[in-house]
Amino acid sequence: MLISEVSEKYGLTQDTLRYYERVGLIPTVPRKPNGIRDYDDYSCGWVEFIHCMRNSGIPVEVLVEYVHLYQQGSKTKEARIGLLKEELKSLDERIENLQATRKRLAYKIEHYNDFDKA
Amino acid sequence: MLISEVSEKYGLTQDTLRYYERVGLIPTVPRKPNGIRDYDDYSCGWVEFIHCMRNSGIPVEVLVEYVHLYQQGSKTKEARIGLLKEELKSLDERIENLQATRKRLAYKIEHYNDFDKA
DNA sequence: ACTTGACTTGAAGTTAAGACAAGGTGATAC
DNA sequence: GTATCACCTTGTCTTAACTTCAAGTCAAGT
Repeated sequence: MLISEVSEKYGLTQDTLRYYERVGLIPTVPRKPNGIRDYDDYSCGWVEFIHCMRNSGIPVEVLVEYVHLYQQGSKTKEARIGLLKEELKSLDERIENLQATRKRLAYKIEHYNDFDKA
Repeated sequence: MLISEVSEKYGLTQDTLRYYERVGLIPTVPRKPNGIRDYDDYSCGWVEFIHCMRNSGIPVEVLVEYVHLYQQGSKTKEARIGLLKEELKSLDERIENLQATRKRLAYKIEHYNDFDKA
């Protein structure tokens, strides 16, 4: 699969895909003899996963670390799970935070005439 | 109230408070005769509100616009409500997105042994 | 009088996460 | 056989949202 197709498929620009690979967010993508990227299912799986995680705001740095651990093999499994659990926790916090703000905002809209103030 | 106290109270650095005022995220804070900021309840209210909104990721630019409208007086009320509704909507979207990712992440952790793949 | 510490302003620096540009290669289209 | 693509790499630029810096003022303590 060409980079243009992967770009299309996941809604990431080609630049972003190359960037992800460069910084180690995605394991090296296989090349054709002439050096052109040829994404296989494995690479696409990574793209899809990373895309999702990035979308939810997990920092590049953290994901780079995850990929790095992954590449060390099965001995890092616990570390990887630990990392994911951390992120899950911080995701939960963010969700709660957003929900609180959401509530406040909805209330403010609802009662906008009552105050003239923040 | 001094900037140091406001900083303490809301957990924003003094620099951030000055920055917020400079870019118009908060209406101008009153000064003592010697030029030192003297936050009153009105200013504090804004700080608190803006802090909360920023925390939830609403862009500075949008909030600046809101404050700007606010300062035009009551004729902009509808516009302000509209703006808030927009943000509420985008907040909802983000929350849903995060919840989906949260679910995926939780599942991945739960079944980590089943895959060796993303 | 002098240092200390909190404050002021305006400008320049930082960081994360890409976006963009320049220059180059190789396969296909005419 | 040359023009045009789609791709490559390397390196610089951009944007948001602060943060830090430089240079100075002012009030209080010793």
